[in-house]
Parts: sequence; C-alpha cells; structure tokens
Amino acid sequence: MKLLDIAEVAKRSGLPASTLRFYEEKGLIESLGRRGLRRTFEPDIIGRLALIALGRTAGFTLDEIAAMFGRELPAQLDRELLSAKAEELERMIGQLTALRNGLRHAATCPAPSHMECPSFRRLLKIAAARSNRTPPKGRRKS
Amino acid sequence: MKLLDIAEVAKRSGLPASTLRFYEEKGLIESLGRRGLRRTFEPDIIGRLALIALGRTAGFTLDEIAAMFGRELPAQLDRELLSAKAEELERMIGQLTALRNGLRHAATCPAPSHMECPSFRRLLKIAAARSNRTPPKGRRKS
DNA sequence: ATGCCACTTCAAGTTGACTTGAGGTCAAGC
DNA sequence: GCTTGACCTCAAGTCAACTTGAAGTGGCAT
Repeated sequence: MKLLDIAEVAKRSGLPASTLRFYEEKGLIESLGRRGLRRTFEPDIIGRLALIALGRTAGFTLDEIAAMFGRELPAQLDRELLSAKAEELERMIGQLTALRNGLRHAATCPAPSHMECPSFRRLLKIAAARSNRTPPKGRRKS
Repeated sequence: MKLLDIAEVAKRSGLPASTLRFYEEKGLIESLGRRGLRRTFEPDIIGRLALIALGRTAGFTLDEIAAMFGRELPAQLDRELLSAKAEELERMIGQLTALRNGLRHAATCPAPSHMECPSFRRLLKIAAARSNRTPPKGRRKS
C-alpha cells in the first residue's frame, strides 16, 4: 500500500504539514483522499514538491507554478519561459560571482576602511547596478 | 554647494523618494538638514546607498545592515560575517549554475514530458535539496 | 500676492508565502 | 468506553520592504 499520509510527506519533503495544506489550497498539489480525516497522497507527490521547489528556486511565484501545472500541452510557451529564466539566472550568476569575489576580498582586505579600497569600490558599482533589478527578499528560516 | 535634495538623490540612486524617507526612518541613512521642508543630503549618500544595495544583494536584511553601520570598530566580526556571506554565495552560485544548466536543457529537451528526462530529474534533486535553505522570495518590480 | 507643485508627515495598505491559534474530530491504544 | 494526540478547518496574524493616500507646507515663478 503506497499512499502516504501527510506526516510522511512532511518528513520526506522537509516541508511542514501546514505548508502542504497551503499548497493544496493553492492548487499546487492535491491529496488523493482521506484516511479518517487525514489527507493521503500518492507517492509521486514528492516529485511534484521537488518540481515546485525547482520553480521557486528559479524565481517563479507559486501562482506561476500553479498556472504551469494547469495547462497541458503548449509546452511551447513553457520552453520560452524556461529559456528566459535560464538567461536571467545566467546574469544573476555573473553578478553573484563578482559579488562573492568582492566579499572575499573585503573580508581579508587590509585597507583601514573599506571605502578606501578600490576593489571594494568596484564592488559597490556592481551592487548599485544590481539593485535596480530583482531586489532579493529574504525570509530566512531559523 | 554640494548638498543634494531628495529628488536629486532619488534620480542618482534610482530609488524613489519614499524609499529614501523609509531608509532614513530605519536609521540607514541620515539627512543633513532641510531646505524649507525638503531634506538635503551630503553627496556621499550615494556611496552609502550603494553600500546598502550591496548588503541587500548579499542577503542581509535592512536591520542587519543598520546594525553594521551602527558600531564602529570591531571590523573583526564584520570580516567574519563577510566571509560567511561569501561562502553562502559560493554555494548559491553552484546551485544556480546547476539550475541554469537544467533549465537550458529542459527548454530544448525533446522528451515528451520533462519527467521522462533523466537530466531533468537530476535537476529536481538539486532543487529539492536547495529548497530547505534560503527560500527565494521575489518582489519583482514591474 | 497668488498659485503651483514638489515636497512633507503619519497611518494604513500591499505582496508573497506561509504560520499560528482556537476549537473540533477521529482512529487507536488502554 | 474513554482518553490521547495527531490531524482537521478557518480566520487571522506575521514578516520584510516598501508604497499609497490624505492632508498640510513652503519656495519660487508669474
């Protein structure tokens, strides 16, 4: 018998049950039925949750992800979107790389004040340029 | 005469005036005085705003950034923090790179369903692993 | 001296992704 | 048969980083 109850899914996916209920409400996942009042899921829910995680990582909102699951075939548009996201990631990677180098330097730079370090000042330009697009907004978990 | 009024700062930094007021309220920047009722800033506000942008890009919250500006000397801790952030970025870059590769592949993959593509399934594992740390949360500006 | 209009304040609203709390239910173990 | 505890629902709360709106002010061009 392969049905997983919500606690099992929570354990395997690392997501709290409340998030799974929330995702279901949003239409991102569906439960197959109930055992008593407990939701049960098909085992491939794990794959779908991974897919959702992927989408989030790539910067899609939950609504966008839900929309993608919604329609069936026109993978045409999907692929365009995927390409676009890949490009976006490409740029982001470039900037983050520069940023990482800058931070590394700043961490070990002997200049009395960071502002006096030319390398640091280059870094600032990158950040300033970057700041106009896609402000990162962190809910860190701890 | 070098003082900039808020509109000038807004234009040069690309940030709306409301954000500048908000930053001031938060203690991230300070205005030097008023010309009439209008705030005026020293020109190096631009540098500071770049620094704030840098911090945000690196994943600090505004409160963390404010705290950093607060204390003066113990650059010791600063540098540790910077190293830590650099490491974090390093990991993030690795994952985003894998992700970008995966997206690129998915965009051109001929498999009828993505789920049937082994390359795509590898991608899912990365995303699933990534999903536990630092959920990205996008306010896109458009 | 008058009116415009970009600025001001302060409170409240927004967004996305959840989490929390109160009050209820049910299968299982004693 | 009764308690227990993990689940349930639904509404409301939270968090970060801003934005928006209403009502007011003051420098400057006419």
